[in-house]
Amino acid sequence: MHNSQVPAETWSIAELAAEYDVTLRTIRFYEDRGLLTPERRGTARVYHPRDRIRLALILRGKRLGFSLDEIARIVDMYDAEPGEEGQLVYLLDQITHRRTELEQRRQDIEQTLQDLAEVEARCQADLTALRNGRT
Amino acid sequence: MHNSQVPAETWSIAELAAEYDVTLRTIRFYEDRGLLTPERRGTARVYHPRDRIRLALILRGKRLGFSLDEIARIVDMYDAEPGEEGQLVYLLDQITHRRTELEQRRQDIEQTLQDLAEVEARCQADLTALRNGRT
DNA sequence: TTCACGCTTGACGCTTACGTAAACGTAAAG
DNA sequence: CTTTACGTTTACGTAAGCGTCAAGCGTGAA
Repeated sequence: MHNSQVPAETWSIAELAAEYDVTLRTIRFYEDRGLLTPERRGTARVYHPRDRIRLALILRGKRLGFSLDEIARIVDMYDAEPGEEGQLVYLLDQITHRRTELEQRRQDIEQTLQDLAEVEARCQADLTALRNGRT
Repeated sequence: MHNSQVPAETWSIAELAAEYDVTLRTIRFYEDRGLLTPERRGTARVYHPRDRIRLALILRGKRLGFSLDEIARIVDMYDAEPGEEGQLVYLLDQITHRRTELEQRRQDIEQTLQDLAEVEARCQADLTALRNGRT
């Protein structure tokens, strides 16, 4: 009775797959690459909130064009234990590195958006010209 | 003598490769996929400003995580001929689509940057605590 | 002419990120 | 007990994006 306070908080592989619109194969593959480590109940996988969050982070990393290896390194930073000084310094270093990459990507995006705006303007102009020209 | 006015404006494959830090193989591969169409002088490839620009766009697309197929469609929009109405409408449609994707990516980047800032703050705090704690 | 240099075309190999069966387990429902 | 639903592992297949030879051509300098 006392666990009625904690509603589920675990998911099956199919539930997670449906929620994030990926295949079971994909989720198992991520586990294979060490990105997810679900609990086992018997042989079946049971996913906890931590796994769910990590999956969301993985998919975000993919949208950003990172490889799974890079994503692994990034995601692992999120729930790194405090650790010793060297480890912390390393982490801060990694963060700086990733930030630089992301800002480069943001630059790319903004440039591309501008370019697209120009192309769009040209198209609109051509279209208007075309429609006026044909009476 | 009269072409001394127009400084080169063409590049060899090696020059282009050096400039953008890619291999010859990569450039030829892009040609194979229809992304580049250099002139031929004998058997050798000669690249014009147009090719150079397209290569830059391709690499930017790659940094943004688009596949070469998608990049082909995007880059081709840039130097599309005016064309007929249907074509123009299609192009405008594509632009809207790509813009949506890019704005999603930008969202992802900003969220990730925020997340990294949090992780960084935690690290800094841990580090400070560690250094104060050890006398 | 010979040599080196830069370029060329295959063609096979490799990694990433899954897709796609095949064959089997398990637990509830009919 | 059989079906149905959901899960499992094993393993081969594949598309993308190149790396990496191998072998040959063209051209300018020695």
